[in-house]
Amino acid sequence: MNIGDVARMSGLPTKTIRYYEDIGLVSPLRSTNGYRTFRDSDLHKLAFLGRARSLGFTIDDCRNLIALYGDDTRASADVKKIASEHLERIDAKVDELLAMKKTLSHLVHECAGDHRPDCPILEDLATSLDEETPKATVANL
Amino acid sequence: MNIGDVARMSGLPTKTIRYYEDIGLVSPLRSTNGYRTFRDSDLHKLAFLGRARSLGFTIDDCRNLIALYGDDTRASADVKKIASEHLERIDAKVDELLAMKKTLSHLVHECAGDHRPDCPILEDLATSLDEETPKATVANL
DNA sequence: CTTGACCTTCCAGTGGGTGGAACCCCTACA
DNA sequence: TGTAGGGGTTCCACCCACTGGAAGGTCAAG
Repeated sequence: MNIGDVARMSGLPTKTIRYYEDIGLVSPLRSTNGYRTFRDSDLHKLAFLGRARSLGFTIDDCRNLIALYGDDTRASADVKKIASEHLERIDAKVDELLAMKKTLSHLVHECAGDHRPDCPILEDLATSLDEETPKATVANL
Repeated sequence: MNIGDVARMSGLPTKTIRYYEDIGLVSPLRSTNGYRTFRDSDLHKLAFLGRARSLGFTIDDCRNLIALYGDDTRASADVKKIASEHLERIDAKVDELLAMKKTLSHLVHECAGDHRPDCPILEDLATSLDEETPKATVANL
C-alpha cells in the first residue's frame, strides 16, 4: 500500500503519516522508486494511533500504549494508569473551561450589545487589577 | 517601573511581557541603561491582557479587545461579538472533551487494572478500524 | 570590590501537525 | 511519443503562546 491508500483507510492525512514516520511511530518499508510501502501491520498501527489521538492521548501516551499493545506480558494496570491520568487531565481541562464559560456567559449576558460604548465585558477585563480578583475565578469551580 | 515590578503587579512572567512587547501588544519606554520602563498605562494594559488571556481569549482577540477598550466611540455589540464567538469555541471544546471523557471513563471502568494483559482499553484502540466507529464518538455529544 | 539580584538580547524548543515549493514517478490517452 | 493528471518525495517554514537557557550588561548593598 502507498501512503494515499493508508491515508484513506486510516483517515489520517498523508502529512500526518509522514510526520509519524519522522518521529518513529511507524516504519513503513520503501519500494525501489522511493515510495513508502505500508504493510497491514502499519495500517493497523496508524488506525490505533488515529483512535488514540481522537481520544486525546498525547503522542507520548500513544508511544507507550503501542508498546503495551505489542507486549503480551503487559499488565492491564499499566494501560489503565495511562488512561486514568489522561482522564484526569481531561477533567482538569473541562473544569478550567467551565470556569471561563461561567464568567464569560455572565458577562455576555450583562452586555447590551448595541451601538453604545458601555460594556461590562471590557469593564471586567479592565478592573481585574484594582478589584484584585486573583486566580480564584479561573482556578475554582 | 522595571519589568520585574510590572511582572509582580500584573502576575505575568517577565518572559511573557517581553514577548508581548515583541508582538506589539505593549510598548514600554526605555531608560538610558536599556531597561524597559513601564508607565501605569502599560501596567494597566498588561493586567487587561492577563485577565483576557485567563478567560481564554486568543492574542488576536486581545488585540481587538484592547483596541475597542481604547475607542470611546465603540459599540458594545462589537465586544459582545468577540466574547460570544469565544464562548462558542469554549462550548465546542467542552463538548469534545466530554465526549472523550465519556468513552474513556467507560473503558477505564471496564479495565481490571491488574497484572493480567487483557485490556478493553487496548481492545477499543485496536479495533477502531475493523469496527468502523467513525468520528461519531468524538463529534457527537 | 565582589556578590547577587536585576536587566538585556538572541536562539532554540514545546505539541502536533500544516502549507507550500520544487521535484520525481507512473499511467492513460491522443 | 508527448503530455496531462494524479500520485509520490524532500525540505523548510509556519501556527499558537509562550518558555528555557546562555552570555553578558547594570546596579545597590555589604
